[in-house]
Amino acid sequence: MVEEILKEALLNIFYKGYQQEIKPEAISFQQTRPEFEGDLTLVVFPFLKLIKKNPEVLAREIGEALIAESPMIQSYNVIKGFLNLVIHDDYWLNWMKGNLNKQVFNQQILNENETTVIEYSSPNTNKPLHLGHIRNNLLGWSVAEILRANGGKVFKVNLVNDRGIHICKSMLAWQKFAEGKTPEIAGVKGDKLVGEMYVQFDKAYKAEQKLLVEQGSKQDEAAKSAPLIKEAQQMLREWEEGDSQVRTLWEKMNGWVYEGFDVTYKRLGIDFDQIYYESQTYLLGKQLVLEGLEKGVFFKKDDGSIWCDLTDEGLDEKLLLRADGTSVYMTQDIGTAQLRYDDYKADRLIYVVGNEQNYHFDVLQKILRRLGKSWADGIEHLSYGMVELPEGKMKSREGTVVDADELMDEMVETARKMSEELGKGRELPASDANQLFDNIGMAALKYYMLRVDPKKTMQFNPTESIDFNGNTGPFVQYTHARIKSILRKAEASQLTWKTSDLQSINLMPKEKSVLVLLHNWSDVLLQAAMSRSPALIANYIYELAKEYNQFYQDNPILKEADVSRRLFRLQLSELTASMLSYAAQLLGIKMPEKM
RNA sequence: GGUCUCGUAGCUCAGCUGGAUAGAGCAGCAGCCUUCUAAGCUGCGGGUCGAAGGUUCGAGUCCUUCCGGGAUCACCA
Repeated sequence: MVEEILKEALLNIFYKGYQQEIKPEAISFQQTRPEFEGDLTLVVFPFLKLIKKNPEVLAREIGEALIAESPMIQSYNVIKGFLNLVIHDDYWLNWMKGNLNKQVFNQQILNENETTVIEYSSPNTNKPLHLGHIRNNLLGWSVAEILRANGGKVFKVNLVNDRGIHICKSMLAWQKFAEGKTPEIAGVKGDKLVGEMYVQFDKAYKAEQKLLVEQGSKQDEAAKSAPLIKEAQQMLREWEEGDSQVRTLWEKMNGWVYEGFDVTYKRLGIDFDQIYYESQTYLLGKQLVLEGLEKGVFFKKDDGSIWCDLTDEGLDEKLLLRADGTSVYMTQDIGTAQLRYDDYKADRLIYVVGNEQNYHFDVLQKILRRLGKSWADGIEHLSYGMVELPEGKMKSREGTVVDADELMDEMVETARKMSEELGKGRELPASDANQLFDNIGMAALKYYMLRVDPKKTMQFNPTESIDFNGNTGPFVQYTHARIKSILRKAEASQLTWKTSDLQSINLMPKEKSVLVLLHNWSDVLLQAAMSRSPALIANYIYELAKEYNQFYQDNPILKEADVSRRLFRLQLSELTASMLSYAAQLLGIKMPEKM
């Protein structure tokens, strides 16, 4: 990397020329702004405190010294306190030589021996996946891929919330209203059917409450005493006791849901190395809480409920076990964390969970520390922002929840329509065309969701937001397809460019900017891993595609008369295509050969 | 009320640990296909970076206060 080499040279210069020992991290380069000549810029202001000189004079001295010290510097210029360095073309060309014909551009820099477990998705079994889950799933999957590309072991896990009162509600409604309906009979996905049952329960429950209120009950009393909720609570108790009939129904309906989820996950292109179920972890959580109570880390209230007092850390008291001994969300999360650590002995446990749960994870980590779990320091909440619609948050009551399956269908359908309007894909056989439309629609969706900084709340407009032009997934795909088209033609006309025999040429501005971007990839990958941000990758591939398109626009490749320049341009094109393909794949986006 | 967050062009978003005159896309307008895929490229217009102070040679970026959104503080998950 240029920067490392130059840093080294600078440290030498400061030491020899000015008797100053500078810390390497004090030196930072930035890209030279396009209006000035140069590739990298060193800002000299920070050094003026140590070396009392006029900034321009110092900048010139450093520039001269760098030229003497490092052959890769071709020239320099100084504007105010900014030292702009022009890197020799040979440096970029040499870098290219070393990276030709690559399909993989990963690096093994970041914590090679570190094991990371990353949890994402975390669905409830009473509701189908929606837009919010899409962001979660894509983010988690992509961050895992990015971490893998930087080296280190990464395991993807899912935690299914498969127990609790909400599942009992769906079960009860199925018993009462479904008349034996199954996904096969109804012809719907299992998760959708169970979701419908949940809604039906809610309707019937509300009706009961209304009736009770009309008969003179107060609203809150009605909510507690309605027969349906009583039945659901009874069912939950039976579940906890292991009642075989309840368990059988529970297993059957959850099975339907999992089949449905699998379809959605597969379509989204995400996967897991392991799936945890809350029903398998909450007992361990309970046990840990009781151990904590014995150790005096927690305390018991008069009613028998167990709490953790976090007031001395600026937080509140947190309930860990109800008075009746049943567990809450926190209980099972303690168990899940322990189980996960035992399974993987991971250095880092990343939870991809919405920022509405910041408090929860803060508390979880503190509680685990109090339990003496040193690995709690490795817990990291990848807290992402909510997805909002133009009219605000999604609300199931108002029917504004955007269903994941439907959204994917719409995206692909839009891709088909757009392609047909543009007259694309006609020459393809129907099955290939369908695959292409699917590919494009999913790319549009994934890029749209991932290009935004994960931490930020993002807006999604179902009718207008998804575009196929400009800063979008299909734009990048299109760039790739165009390059591939050229390479096919080059191949057909017997041109060979897959050689490391690269002539020294003078780079033209657009050739150089594409090449420099390619060179900068490893920085981007590292940065994306450290900040857990696929958005950086998304922005990078867009930047690269745009830059390449500009180059492509007014520079002939196949028709370039100069043979060594033509060779270089073919190589540059090939490398760009490989890079786009590799980087996009970290976002779950596939690059088509044609479109 | 306590804690945490966010506020950049009409809209959606970039802006690496503070660096030069704050950038893209969409939308609008005007151009470019007898030449490698026009899902492309070029140009134009569009900003008090929520406001005011402060730190600094230098602030969209750091600190304080205020204004305006959001989240959270459940025997929900």
